[in-house]
Amino acid sequence: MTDYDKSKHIRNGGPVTLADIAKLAGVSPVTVSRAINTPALVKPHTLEAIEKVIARTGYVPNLLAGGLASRRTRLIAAIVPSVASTIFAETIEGLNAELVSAGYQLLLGLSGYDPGRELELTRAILARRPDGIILTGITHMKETRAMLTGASLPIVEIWDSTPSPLDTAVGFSHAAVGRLVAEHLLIRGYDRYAQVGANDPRAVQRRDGFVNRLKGIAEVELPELDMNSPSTFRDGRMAMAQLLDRGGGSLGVFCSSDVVAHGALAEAHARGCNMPGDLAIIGFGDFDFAPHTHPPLTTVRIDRRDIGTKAARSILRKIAGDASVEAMIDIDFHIVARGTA
Amino acid sequence: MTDYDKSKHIRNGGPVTLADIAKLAGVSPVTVSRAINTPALVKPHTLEAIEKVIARTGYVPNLLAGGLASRRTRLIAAIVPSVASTIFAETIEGLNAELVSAGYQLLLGLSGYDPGRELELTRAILARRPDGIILTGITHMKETRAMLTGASLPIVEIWDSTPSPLDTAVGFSHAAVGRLVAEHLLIRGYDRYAQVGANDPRAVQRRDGFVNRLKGIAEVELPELDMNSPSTFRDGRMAMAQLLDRGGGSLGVFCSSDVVAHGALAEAHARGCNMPGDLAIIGFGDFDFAPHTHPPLTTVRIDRRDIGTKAARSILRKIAGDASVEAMIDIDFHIVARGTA
DNA sequence: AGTTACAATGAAAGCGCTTTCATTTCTTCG
DNA sequence: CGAAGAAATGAAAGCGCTTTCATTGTAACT
Repeated sequence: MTDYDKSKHIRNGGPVTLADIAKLAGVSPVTVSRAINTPALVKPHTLEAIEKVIARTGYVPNLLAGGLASRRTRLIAAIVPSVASTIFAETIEGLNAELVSAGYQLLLGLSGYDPGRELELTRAILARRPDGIILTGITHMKETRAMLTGASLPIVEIWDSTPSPLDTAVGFSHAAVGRLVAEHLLIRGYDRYAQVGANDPRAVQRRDGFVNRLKGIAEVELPELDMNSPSTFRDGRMAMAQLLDRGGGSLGVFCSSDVVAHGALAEAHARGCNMPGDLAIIGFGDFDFAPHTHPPLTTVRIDRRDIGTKAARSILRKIAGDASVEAMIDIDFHIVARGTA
Repeated sequence: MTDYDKSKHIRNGGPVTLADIAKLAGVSPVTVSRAINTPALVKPHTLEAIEKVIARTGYVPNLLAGGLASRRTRLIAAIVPSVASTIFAETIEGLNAELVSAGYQLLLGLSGYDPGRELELTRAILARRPDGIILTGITHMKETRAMLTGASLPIVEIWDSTPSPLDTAVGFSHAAVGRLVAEHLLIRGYDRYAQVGANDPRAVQRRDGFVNRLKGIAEVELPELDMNSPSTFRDGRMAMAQLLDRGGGSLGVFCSSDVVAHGALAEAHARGCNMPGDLAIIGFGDFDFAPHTHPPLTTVRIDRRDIGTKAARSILRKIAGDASVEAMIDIDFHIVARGTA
């Protein structure tokens, strides 16, 4: 029978405790603690002896105990909607890389675009006493906000822009993205305009920015899609079919992501549309395949990894007590004009 | 100045401790503990009073303290190579969903396909005393294995198959995948065969299975790609260009992932290749775009999410003390024949 | 040699919970 | 109505560390 005995002598991380190491090395526990955390404070000779014992016994410190005593867990939590949609994956990678190199660990929560789940996650996460927390977006339930501010830890909100973040925000204005795309399409001028994509808060903001910029100039068509965020290749393809079936004049389409745009592109390509003359498609995200589609996809480029990196740096600075971290850290975006618009 | 005071009265999760709740509710700390963890053991009247105080104070239990005392952290760690390559993202989502619904939390580590990093991560993770750990793949440094077995906790290795897992494995044989693909291509029969893709351990196994099955029948061409795992759309496109430039007869290509295959497909399509007559492409993963490419991509389907779900279930059973968990849990795969092979 | 300063170590308390084990309070039934 | 058993609660110890604060050892200077 498999044995995961948690009793006196066989425990997680080995049976060894800091006290054991101390005894074996002939020093007091404090000295071992110092040897591990602030080796500069212990005499080289003693240090060496302790390290030898640690290596020999395979001792792995218990960070639960350490965190409890020191009130520092070296844990940073991040809540993102999903990890399966490429959009956040790179942010997480950036975040993680930066945190790991600073000796922190990432505790990931997946909210599935659900504010209720975000609240539950926040509670569960706070119970682990992270040194900081990163949230996606700026809209949270009031209970979440209350819990967060009550916890008085560094908070970074990512992937959106706001004049009044909970603490600090790293992101950009999605409405501005929508406006920019509208203007890009307006330069050439199309008979019809459409937007297709997800209905998460940020995609909606991009859509609204797009629609508003076009207000008084053109009605924006919004094909019905029975879907939740994030949208897929398939959604894009279906939506484009719908739009093209309606017929009538040249068409400029803004897709909520490159994946959706790619699907739209596939449909357009299959029908032999003339791009970008009669049909323009603009995506969002500049995914790795964007330059290689046929024709290459015009899209909005935003450095997703950089969001993670900057968020990590901000939170680390806050933890270090640096009060000079800006409330809003802006991330650049711009249109990469390729073959589809 | 922002104030993340960790002093006596303003701490993470609020200043409140279990002892405070006890005092306010007029009971002893144990009773509060029971009210939270085993409410059935406390009288409804008392329970209600305690819950009221908890709600009023916004008390968030300290799981560090709880974990230290109970030796159960309700934390499951998972180490995956990356989260940016779609391949593992869905496994993580499956894992997470299952764990969350059982009251556990996922601690994610990203190894970047680097065994050394995996070792470091393992150490860091074990220091948090998770109740179980999930690793990607079956090849680990011997130090990692030693540390893991020494920690005596449930272990699940995912995404590969082996007769001798560290504890339990959930996955499939990549060599078998390679063989299956070879056989699929052999039925139609091509003049040339090639494999293009990543060089991570599992992609290599798939390649080897493919090559071995073709041994004595055909030499398998392996275009040079200056890249690391995971490969991209771009890699696929370049590799296909290389292969096509060499000219000479019909060609059957096995790509290490659908993303690579998609790139290869784009190049083939651009050149107006006749598929699957003169050119066959088989991907791996059955990503969401696969049915929608042009022509639709033939690929190997494997339920990535299911790997996560099954891994979670296995580890939860192990934690619950169930010794009957199989050592090897096989995951199905099969070829989805669409338009490219 | 005698102070002073600093470097190196240690003793004790405590972080916020859970775990026994003991005690009290309630039921139930002869 | 009182004994016996069950239900509800509590007291005390301890999980494995870090944090003061105190002590000792070692240089450095006059």
